[in-house]
Amino acid sequence: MQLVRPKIFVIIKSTMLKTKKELKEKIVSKLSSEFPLSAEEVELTSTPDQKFGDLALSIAFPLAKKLKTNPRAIASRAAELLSDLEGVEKVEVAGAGYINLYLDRKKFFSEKFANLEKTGLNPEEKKVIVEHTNINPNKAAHVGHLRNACLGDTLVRCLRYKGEKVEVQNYIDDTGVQVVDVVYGLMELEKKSLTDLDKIEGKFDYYCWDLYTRVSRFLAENQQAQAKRAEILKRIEHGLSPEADYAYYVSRRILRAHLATMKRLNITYDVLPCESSILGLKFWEKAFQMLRDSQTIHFSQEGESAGCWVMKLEDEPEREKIIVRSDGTVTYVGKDIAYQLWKFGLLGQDFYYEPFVEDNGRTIWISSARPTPYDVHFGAGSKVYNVIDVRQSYLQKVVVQSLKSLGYKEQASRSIHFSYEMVALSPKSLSEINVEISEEDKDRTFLEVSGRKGIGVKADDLLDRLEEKAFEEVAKRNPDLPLSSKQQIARQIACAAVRYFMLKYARNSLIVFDFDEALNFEGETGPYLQYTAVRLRSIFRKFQEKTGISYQEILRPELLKNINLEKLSPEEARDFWELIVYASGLDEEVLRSIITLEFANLAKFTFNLCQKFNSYYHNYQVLAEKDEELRTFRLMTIYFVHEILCQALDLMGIQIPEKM
RNA sequence: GCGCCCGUAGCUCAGUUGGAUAGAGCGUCUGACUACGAAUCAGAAGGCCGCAGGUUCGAGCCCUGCCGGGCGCACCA
Repeated sequence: MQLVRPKIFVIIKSTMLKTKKELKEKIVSKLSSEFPLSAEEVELTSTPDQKFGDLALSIAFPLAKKLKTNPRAIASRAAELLSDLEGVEKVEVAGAGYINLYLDRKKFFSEKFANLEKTGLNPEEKKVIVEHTNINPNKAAHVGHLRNACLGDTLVRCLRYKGEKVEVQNYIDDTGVQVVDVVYGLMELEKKSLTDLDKIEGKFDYYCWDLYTRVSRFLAENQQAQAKRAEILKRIEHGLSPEADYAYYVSRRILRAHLATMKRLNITYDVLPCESSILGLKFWEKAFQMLRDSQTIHFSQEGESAGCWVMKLEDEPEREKIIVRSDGTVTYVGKDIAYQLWKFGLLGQDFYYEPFVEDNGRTIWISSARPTPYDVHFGAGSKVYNVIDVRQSYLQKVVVQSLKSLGYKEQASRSIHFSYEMVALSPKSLSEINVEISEEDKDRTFLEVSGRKGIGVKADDLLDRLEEKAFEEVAKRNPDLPLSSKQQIARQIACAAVRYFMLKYARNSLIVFDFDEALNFEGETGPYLQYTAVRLRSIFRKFQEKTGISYQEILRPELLKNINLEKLSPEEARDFWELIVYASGLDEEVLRSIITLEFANLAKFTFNLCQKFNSYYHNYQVLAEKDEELRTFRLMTIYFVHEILCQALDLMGIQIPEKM
């Protein structure tokens, strides 16, 4: 049975944010006559415990400092003034001077249920661009890339939830040195023709993973080979055959593999801008003129950088960043500046585009340097997020500074480097993937992922292992399910496990990857969240099976007018209320996650919600409840949680299996 | 050398602009399934929040110094 959501509930959003906003306005108007305070100073926080009420006001402390009296006295007077706040049942002074508010529960709950208005979140931008994934198309994706893509995709989902128009870009460096190395390997080491490449069966990204490490080692050991490699690079950059054809073949075939890997995680893109297009359409030449004319960069006459075009750095006046080399070629940062200008629509030109893959009726477009018949346009965002790991902070700073220096102050401030720490590997996980550790690395507690050295857990390998394990667990519990269902569920579980794992750590926290932790399905994991939702849903399924009544009929908003909270035992009233108040915090949590770019907040919120629900689930029977009024009330309570949980999981790209 | 980041329970990590009793998960130990699904729940043990000063009504959080670890600072990307 498919769980169909009644229409009226689809638009429910948790609106604690809205409640707080409204309360805050009233509080300011009631207090400002007697106390010197501004709206910014008034903040409603949650209390450490339900027994202290629902919301706390700590304005007495700053006021006491300002007025040189004691906070408790101020709090008492303020509480008097607030005694008749609408929607608030009780106001109390506690501790050293906290003002605690107790919400009118019935009003709050019925409002949240019946409120058809929009969420407290509103879009602020014309168009937001999020760039993430950006894997060099010369080898398979690994766990480090997964962190990037999971963070980026969650940001995208949260921004869209907020109402923003979002464009997802995945930049493809199809002419860079990494692709060159693989081309070098295919042409020089393996002497393969272009038609030979088609004969390479199986996972081409895995094939190139091994080849890339072989080439890297070969080039390190054979310095004389560098000249040939440099020549290949130049020919690829200028689009000359046959090298450019090899690069095209390799990058496109591996790109398709990457997209397939990301699809396993419900991650997709709108457009794939390629470096080859940036070169072909001479974006850099345009950017160069702008940088030169605005004197953002200048030609260096002396010193180590003589003959180069360099940029002065704001906070390090003694150091200069080279943008154009003395041989006239542009550095990586230079191309990145051009790309960033295009993202903001400041370059005055666009790429051409053509469809690359069709995915469920959605097209992923790829850039082209040559005219195409398609009238589509990308870029020109008002805000840009670049999801790139923390090691590139310095370069991202250079990019932002160049915008500033060009006079685009507004864009510079809306150019956000979404940085996060890298994923490293524990010695234990290294031995699991059969990587031998060099002598110098022996004593380290973790090892950085390195495509060049071939040190890394491949994304597809991890997903395969997760699916395998999930399949076993599903088969154990649901032996009668058809094979295809079991496989489908296993895929959903594997995806949830990876996505939650990548989200649960703060972005500043280095993840030392460990298979045991990543493969865990219990405790604070994605599958735990799914399991909670599955249990929740099965109550509704069973309800319909048992009674023959659609639960939509039971969950009519009108009923809320007549609910009688007095009927609940003190324990149940407490547990019910805790669940509702907590669930109502989703909007606020999403907003906070977007502002701080800390999606571990959202992950933790969802996990805590599940814990609270599971505890409730354990304590209160729904279907077996004889009292019909009480049963309906509990159904409404868990339905509310269900809605919030579905939204939260969707924001993290986690699907809910029918069974698991 | 300069810059950025991190030291919180045995392990992995949370800790809202400084605020009420420092919290989770894993692991360990003890309980709970003839079931609204035990991938769960309830409980126990486990902390000079790296060290030393300072700021104040109040510091895991802010400032200074020190110790220990990581990452940047390319005419690589």
